[in-house]
Amino acid sequence: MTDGGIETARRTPATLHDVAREAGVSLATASRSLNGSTRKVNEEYRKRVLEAAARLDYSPNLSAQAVARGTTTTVALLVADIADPYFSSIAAGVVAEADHERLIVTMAATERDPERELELVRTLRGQRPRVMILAGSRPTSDPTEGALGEELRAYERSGGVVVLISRNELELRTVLVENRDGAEALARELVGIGYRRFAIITGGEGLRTAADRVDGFRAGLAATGGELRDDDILRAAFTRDGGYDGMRSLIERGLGDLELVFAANDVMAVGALSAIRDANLVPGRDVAIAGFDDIPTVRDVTPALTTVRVPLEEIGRRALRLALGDEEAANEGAIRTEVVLRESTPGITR
Amino acid sequence: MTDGGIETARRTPATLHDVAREAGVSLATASRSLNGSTRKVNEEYRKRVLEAAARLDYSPNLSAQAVARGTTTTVALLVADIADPYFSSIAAGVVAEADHERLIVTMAATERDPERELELVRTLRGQRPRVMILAGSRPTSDPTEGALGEELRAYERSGGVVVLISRNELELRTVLVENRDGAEALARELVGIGYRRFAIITGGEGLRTAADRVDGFRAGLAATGGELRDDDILRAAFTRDGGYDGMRSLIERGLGDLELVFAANDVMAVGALSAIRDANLVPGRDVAIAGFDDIPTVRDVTPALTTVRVPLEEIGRRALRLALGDEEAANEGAIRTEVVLRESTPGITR
DNA sequence: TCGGGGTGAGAAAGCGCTTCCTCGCACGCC
DNA sequence: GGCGTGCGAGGAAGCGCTTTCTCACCCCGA
Repeated sequence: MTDGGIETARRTPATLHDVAREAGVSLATASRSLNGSTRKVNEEYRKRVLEAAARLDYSPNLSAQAVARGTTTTVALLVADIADPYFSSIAAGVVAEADHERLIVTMAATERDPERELELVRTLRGQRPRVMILAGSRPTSDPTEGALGEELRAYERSGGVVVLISRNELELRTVLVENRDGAEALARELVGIGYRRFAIITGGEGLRTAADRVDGFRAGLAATGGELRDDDILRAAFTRDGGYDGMRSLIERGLGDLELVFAANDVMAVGALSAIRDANLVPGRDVAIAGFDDIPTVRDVTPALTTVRVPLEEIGRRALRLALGDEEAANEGAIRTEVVLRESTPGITR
Repeated sequence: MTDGGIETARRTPATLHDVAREAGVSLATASRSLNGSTRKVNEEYRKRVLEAAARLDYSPNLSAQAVARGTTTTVALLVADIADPYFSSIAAGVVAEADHERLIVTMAATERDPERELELVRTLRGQRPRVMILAGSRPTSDPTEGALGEELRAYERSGGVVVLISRNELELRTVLVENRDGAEALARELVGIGYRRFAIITGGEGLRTAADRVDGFRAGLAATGGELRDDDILRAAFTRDGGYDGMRSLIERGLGDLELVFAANDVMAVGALSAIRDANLVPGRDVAIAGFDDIPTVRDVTPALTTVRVPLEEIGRRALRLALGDEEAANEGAIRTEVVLRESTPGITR
């Protein structure tokens, strides 16, 4: 009745039941043949089942499996903005590793809104994902602070594992990135090639990643005699336009003897570059600029951008491995970063 | 026994059963209270259930719902490369619209490999997604051609809906993009501002999108007297490095009187720009360059890139709306594109 | 010859939900 | 006052799977 006899006309996908009937075996045997059960099943039967499955174009219903097994093969990924190269690179890493582990990844965007993030975590929990990865640091002054932590802990209590990327405000597994050290090294190198007067454009209030980078940069300057006045730290949106705006206000109030602007990430740096050009100044000559992340495009802008390389895909991969309990991943320490000097900071000979 | 009496110690998430018991109502009533059933339920009961759910931190098991309802709230998205801005922008659109419809999106990357794509479609089918969106055109000369079509049709027969983005080789719902017209318009404008001698760098053999753009561009030239020799159409990988390599071989064999290079997408164009610079030539002056897509970065490169804008996020959104049977989306016709002239094609006065 | 043990197929219970169906109840009409 | 009707709560079946548990069967040793 259900399958009207003619296969090609069936309206609903073949079930395991169909396969079992087609193969002339029991449901149990069919199930055991198609997944890697520990139980042995007669070779002859197994073959019959496999053939029947192929004939019926059977594809196991993952939801049903999840219900029966009490566990899924899903990993949930939460990022601030999918179109941002920083996040899309991380996502690519997560997806690659997930694929390797035959896991499925579901993705959502918080749009940098803590409330939204909390709500998404709630919804995503309904999927009972094995792993939940949260990328993108959030304001330390966060209205939902406690709630998110509570939610995540509840999720872990029920058997899930959460991994945070570069945000250690909660006591959870975390992929740490050498943001601070990278920025400090950058500052040292920049002073080393002659720069003295700096300004910083950074993201909104209290973003962990941004704050670490700024701290590191200051520390590097402090150690080497670079100069950074307090009012030379500008806050703007953590986006290309934020960088543009930040740089513009810097220009509008007069560059003075300012020599180099450090933007807390590359997309901002790229925006800043355009702001400089739009003011008919020459980036690298009139004012140098440096970023952070080494997203793919920065080697193609002019001048090519000095930055701190962070292996974004690697972060994504590491996050998943960490979640899956990979020993190595757990012991490798923070993700290493590396200063990359390019033409946007040609250096100053004094 | 299962819940040991103390809520905070429970190891497994609360079930609907727990909620019902806690609220002192039947399973059926609990279910009806928590989802938008058509049936009425006593206000007093509903309130009790909602409270119980909150108290137990209940979150419905989506897999179980899917099994019971026979339908999921999932949309599957297949792209070639997540880190590529073209795809990540489209993905962002899909995710935004999905979120709006309270759907969950799962994402996978084909890495431009038809075999992989086929396999992914097979796996993803197990999820019984409501919608499957495939982005990224594929070789027309494709070993798995028939198989993929077969698989997708089978999926549709079982109630799913698939939407292709800019690849009309299969008889399936498609988001069409004015690739051809856009490229033609671009060619006309470029001839209009004085260019005569052109070359094209395009993606690998038979990519639909690439082919359409090339065709359109040729048509535009043909109509206006622009000149394009057959051996001035170069094939390379559809990536930044492909663009770089393509441009380099163009340079190595001698630019001659070549005036403008059209790259079939922006990432290639950006690569080409760098190749030009690396050869100590000045893009825009020594040779002009134009791309296609208007990805975010191209306004920040120097010279800013002339391109054809295609609203990438809109494509993603449209794809999902189309899948969901949105009348409007179905009748709107191809996605409009728009020529954007920038400094990389300053024009030639003759 | 008979019993014990090992093997593996199949019946059936169960996973967390939805939804059909039954049935008690209150109400209104003649 | 009796009965039909509508309403809505709850029992129970069922979704597509997995995994116990039962049990038939075969081989072997005493």
